[in-house]
Amino acid sequence: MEIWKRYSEKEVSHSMAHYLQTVALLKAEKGHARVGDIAEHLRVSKSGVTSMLRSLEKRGLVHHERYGCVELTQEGAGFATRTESSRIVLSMFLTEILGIPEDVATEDACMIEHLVSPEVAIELLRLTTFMRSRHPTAAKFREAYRNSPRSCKDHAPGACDSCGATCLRDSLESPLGRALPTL
Amino acid sequence: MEIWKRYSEKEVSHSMAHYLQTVALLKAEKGHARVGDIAEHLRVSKSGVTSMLRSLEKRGLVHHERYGCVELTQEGAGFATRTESSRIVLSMFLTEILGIPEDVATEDACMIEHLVSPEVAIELLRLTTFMRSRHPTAAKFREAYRNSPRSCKDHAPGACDSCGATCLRDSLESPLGRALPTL
DNA sequence: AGACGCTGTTAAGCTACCTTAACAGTATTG
DNA sequence: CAATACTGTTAAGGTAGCTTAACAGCGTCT
Repeated sequence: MEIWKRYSEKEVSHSMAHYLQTVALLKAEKGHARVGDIAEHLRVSKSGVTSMLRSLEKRGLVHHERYGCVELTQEGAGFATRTESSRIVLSMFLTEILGIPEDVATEDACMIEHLVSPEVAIELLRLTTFMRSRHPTAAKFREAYRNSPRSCKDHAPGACDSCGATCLRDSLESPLGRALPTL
Repeated sequence: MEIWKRYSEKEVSHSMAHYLQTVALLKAEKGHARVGDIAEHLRVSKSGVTSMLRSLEKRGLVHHERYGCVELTQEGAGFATRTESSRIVLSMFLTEILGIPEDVATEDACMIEHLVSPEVAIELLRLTTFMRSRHPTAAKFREAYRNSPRSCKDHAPGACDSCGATCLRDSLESPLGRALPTL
């Protein structure tokens, strides 16, 4: 299967990930998760919740009996936890290491939390932890990195370690973009 | 609007991003992009291409006349370029900085390329470029980072700079997960 | 010109995820 | 032990993005 098509084959979709996290949250906060609470928390209709719960039940991620409370299965709880941890790690990395404004970081983390592999999240956590640490090398690096150039001054091909024939930064910035060289 | 719902409000969806990139690629490679070529490249049916082109046309991202070739509008080309640049940056970062295996990195980059904000991609590029550079501080950092601990030895709350009551790494690794403390 | 073969479009149908409107089940309260 | 109020489900409908099957347009070759 083409890689790009695996998107729709993900174990859980963006919506599902948020339903699972909501159930976990409500369970932790009020001891139980009910359809109405989920609907209110996610700002969707109760009928939407009912039908999503059917899907999640079919996938074995929750238990839900008509008019009853919703329970996460072990697998469902695992997804909820991993997704939430991913988001925390991503947020931390984006704000504290990359210096992205909090609102952008929060939104980006929310968009991709369910899509990054656990190994990526784990390594991101390791990098973040090390970079924030009191380790002297880390401190020096932070200082040097803070002062590293924010713009590519020399657009000559080969001038930049990371760019090929086209300056990546330019193509990321330009609102209308230019053709990229074939990679 | 709740943040999580912005997912479906994104300017371009995952599919759209790949259609746009495909058109750009074909145009660059063969001088023109036709329905059949797009279908073959993306491994979807031609009728699927036709209907997606209708959507893209409606959004002003391509021009397409019945039985004709497909052209990107300036805006469409911009999306194609930015998405592709994002993927390149993400791939580079994941493989070279985080040391993620190439297949995982490629897949992850493909999943999130259209979801990361330009500012995130730009900062990621800056970090990657600096970390790979010959700058002596960067070299020292790479060395120290390589040797930084891969596992959390001490799970006591507060023992880790990054974790709260629960070890993030553990919850990312555990196949079934545990409840996370409320954030 | 006309028949064949390729390319592209339409039609119908499927899944996912949402909506509103109407209905059913549960719980509270007089 | 009802009437009421709340909670939850079903039904029907919409968009996105795919599928297959049937059909239409184009181009080439004799």
